[in-house]
Amino acid sequence: MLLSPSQENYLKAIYKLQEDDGIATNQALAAMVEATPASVTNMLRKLTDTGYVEYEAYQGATLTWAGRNQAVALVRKHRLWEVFLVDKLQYDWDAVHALAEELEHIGGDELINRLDAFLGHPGFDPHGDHIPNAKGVVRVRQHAIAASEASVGGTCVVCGVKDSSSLFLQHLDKLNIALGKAYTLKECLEFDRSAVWTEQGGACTNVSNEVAKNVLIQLTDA
Amino acid sequence: MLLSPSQENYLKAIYKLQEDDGIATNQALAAMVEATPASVTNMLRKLTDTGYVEYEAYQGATLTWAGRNQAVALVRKHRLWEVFLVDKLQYDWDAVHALAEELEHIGGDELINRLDAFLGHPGFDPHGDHIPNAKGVVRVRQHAIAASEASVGGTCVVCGVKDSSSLFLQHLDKLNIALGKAYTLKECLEFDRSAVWTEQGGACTNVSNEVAKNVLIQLTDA
DNA sequence: TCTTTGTTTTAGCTTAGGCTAAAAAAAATA
DNA sequence: TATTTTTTTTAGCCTAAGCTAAAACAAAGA
Repeated sequence: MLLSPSQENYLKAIYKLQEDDGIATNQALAAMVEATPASVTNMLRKLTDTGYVEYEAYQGATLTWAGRNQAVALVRKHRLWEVFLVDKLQYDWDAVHALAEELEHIGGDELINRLDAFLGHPGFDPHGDHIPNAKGVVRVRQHAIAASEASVGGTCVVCGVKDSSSLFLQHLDKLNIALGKAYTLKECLEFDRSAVWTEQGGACTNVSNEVAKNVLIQLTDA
Repeated sequence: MLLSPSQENYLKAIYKLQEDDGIATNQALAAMVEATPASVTNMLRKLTDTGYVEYEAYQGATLTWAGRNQAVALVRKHRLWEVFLVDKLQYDWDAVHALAEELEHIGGDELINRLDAFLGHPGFDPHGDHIPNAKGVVRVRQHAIAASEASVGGTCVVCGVKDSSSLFLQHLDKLNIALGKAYTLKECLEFDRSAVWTEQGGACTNVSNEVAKNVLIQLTDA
């Protein structure tokens, strides 16, 4: 059964919502695919008929096994194209999402597996997210916590972001925060819960709580 | 004005027909975009309204300057993606057309110019066709003739094909004919107008007239 | 439990891009 | 030139994917 780009976007959206919130409500789906709830109802019917979704009126949507596999394959394609755009075409990490969103609907397994090989079978995309493998196995991020959860005095390495919007990523660029960089959390200011991070080797940065909540780190305490 | 993939395909088709036959008839267009003549009439109206095509009932279609530029940009995108697929992802030259056909509708100038740079600004695609540059300048193949036009005794280098269908390209593979290879035309057999080519260094191949008509060569006579 | 509020579904409409069948125009042939 | 054939256009219909407005349902508060 062949899916249209639009249908693929719905499957991806259900997948993400199931992962994040446990449940994919009509409204949340509508927001994610940028359509009205009425259109979502419509599409969920079709995806149910084709066997990718299980759905009963008013109960939200769940992916079938076939649906999950499609969704994971799309996540894989999206992230591999992001790696291509950043590593090979030198795009900035905040500029690749929209293009990958288009590219992920092109071609089939053959293309993406060749791309994967060409890129050297990368494990992570430019935002630090795991790339599912060709068999559809998804590894989950381990030992990562939001920077806002870390305690003063700890040392850590930045390994991902929760928000990959262009706006947020550009903000991190301005703060000179990037994946792989190591920091020590010097102090936490009572007043606004912002924190002071120092980079190995010098520079201090003041990081708002809002930012810290969206930066994922791994603790490297000795 | 933003064009849909379908609209882009029409522009490309008109462009090719204008180049090859001088005129883009409704029927020829229908064959090329795989639609009915009625659908073509429909679409030509729209493209006329948006200013990419000039069209009067029963008179065939012509591209405006804006239309020509779009078409050339698409040819450029198509051919650059073909280079990517063959050079970087190791696809065979007979397997890239369909994928490039999808990829050419993705993104804008930024993406394609970065791809161009990444590939090292190639001048030709895997079938020997010139790649238009970023300014829309199209160079025309020079000094190339169909192999069927060459006279016995001449030496030449294969530099292109007229037919880039998978079927034909695979046939060339079987005959061990590839771009860049040098041959001497040993003899032409009266009976079926097939020719005997010898490769520099040895092997003889019998090439039918049908094949020779679709192989482009440059003479290298001393 | 009843009522209000918020969410989801239904009903009916729109647009893009196709299609077929019939009518009209152009081209070819007698 | 008259007739036949081919090509193009018109008219009317279809499907995918969206939309709005109203109705139905579910959840929350009184």
